[in-house]
Amino acid sequence: MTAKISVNNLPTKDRQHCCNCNLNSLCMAVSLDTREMSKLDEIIARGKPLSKGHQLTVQGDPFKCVFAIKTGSVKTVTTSCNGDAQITGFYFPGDLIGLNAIDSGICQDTVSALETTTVCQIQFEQLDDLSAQMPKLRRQILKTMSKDLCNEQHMLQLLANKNADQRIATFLLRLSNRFKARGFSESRFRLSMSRNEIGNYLGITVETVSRVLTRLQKNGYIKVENKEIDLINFKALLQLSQESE
Amino acid sequence: MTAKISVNNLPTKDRQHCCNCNLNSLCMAVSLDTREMSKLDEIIARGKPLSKGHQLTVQGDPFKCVFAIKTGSVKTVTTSCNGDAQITGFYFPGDLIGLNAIDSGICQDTVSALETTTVCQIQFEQLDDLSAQMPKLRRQILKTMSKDLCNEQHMLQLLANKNADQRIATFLLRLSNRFKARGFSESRFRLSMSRNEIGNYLGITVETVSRVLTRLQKNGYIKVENKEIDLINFKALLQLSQESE
DNA sequence: CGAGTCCTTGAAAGGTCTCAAGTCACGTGG
DNA sequence: CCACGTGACTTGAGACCTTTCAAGGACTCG
Repeated sequence: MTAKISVNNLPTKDRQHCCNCNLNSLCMAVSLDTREMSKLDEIIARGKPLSKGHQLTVQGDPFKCVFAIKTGSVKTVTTSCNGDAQITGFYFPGDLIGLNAIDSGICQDTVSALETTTVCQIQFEQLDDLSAQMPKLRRQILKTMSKDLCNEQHMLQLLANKNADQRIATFLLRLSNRFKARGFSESRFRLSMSRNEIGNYLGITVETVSRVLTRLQKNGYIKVENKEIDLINFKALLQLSQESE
Repeated sequence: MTAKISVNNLPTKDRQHCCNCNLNSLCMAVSLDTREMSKLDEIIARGKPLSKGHQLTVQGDPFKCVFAIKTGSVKTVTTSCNGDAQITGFYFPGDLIGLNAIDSGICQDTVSALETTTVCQIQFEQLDDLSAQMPKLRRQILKTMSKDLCNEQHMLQLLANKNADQRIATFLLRLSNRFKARGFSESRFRLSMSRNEIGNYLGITVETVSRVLTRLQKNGYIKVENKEIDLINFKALLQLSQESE
């Protein structure tokens, strides 16, 4: 996990505030002015780093907080009554999670760290109160949820229509875009999730994930080295991901 | 399309207001007091009925309004750049649609009436302004979006894990629950969507939809008569829908 | 009442899954 | 620092489910 985020070079104390966080353009703080940002800052708690495999929330817990990922990555897992566990998302720095619990008041998924991860924690009630006074913050929360809805609709489209190759190509390109937006390399990155987790997320088996990665590598579209992925032929990947059935 | 909604018996004028609408317990107005409801009422426009096949919004249009379904039903269709059309949802009286456009400011899907449909139309900007003054309304909007997120996560689970029989069983039970919540029969209802639309929504082909319906009927779980569906053995359907792979 | 669409049913093809075995990477403890 | 063990990953072969292609029949709407 290459830590290119420049804020990591700041003294510890300064790092702890939104106004110094270089994720504030991705995060909820986007579009807030300095004073607003510091008001938001007051209701944010920063915890100790979460190590790999540890859980931020457990499905069924009462809903109190939303979380913004600062460094690292997490997965959200929903377990249905029959015991099937489904990964519903992977989240990276700047992403906000927990908003799907507002309706029921109960955490809808178990959030686990895929690697060492730090988060900002925000009491939802306080955030909601603050949003009454700050239209831009209110709008930002709505935008976040709206974007989440769109992302899930893209996943529906993927799961309903695409074959295994297209799913993997789409998955890799989407990761690439998200890393790019965070200032990381768009062509070379490390998968913090296992093949099993990728397969679960994409609705295919581990074996199929492995076979497809091998196939894409043989085609010269990508280079795979364990968890390290190089995207070599973006155009081909894009074409593959968009192909009609 | 049995119109059992008692409000239809009221004089036309009275029907046009949230306070008289018997959907207000399902819709955004839930939890608002009389004065709040009338303020909400002021920013709502009611249009002429939309006949089958006609479109409420077109994907790509600028986002201005959200809509609450009053009577009838609609589908939301997202067309990807390669031309594949994916149905992302079916909506019934009391449902609110359009919130997924907040982030981009562009309508994310084409909304088409599955039958004659009436809607309430709300300018989003006005709704947002009103929500600043009315915490309960603000919370209700968030709840709606949160519930939408959860619904889509259930769909992800369905598409990633379930076979055709389980998908259809789950689909029918979910419809049943939604009709029940609206005061309609939970065991007998009319599908306003075609087999093709069901298949598209569930990620299977028309032929498979048809075969599964026939199979469920042969098992005595349901009775199919064209668009009319009777759920006969709820227990078996529930068990089927929850089976692990 | 006729045209067109929707729905159903059958048979063959194809893609993914399952099961199985072997390889590889990584963390632990000696 | 190396050996070892465990879990993750890869690869193969056969089975199974859904799709595809095709055709007939039913329903709907002008």
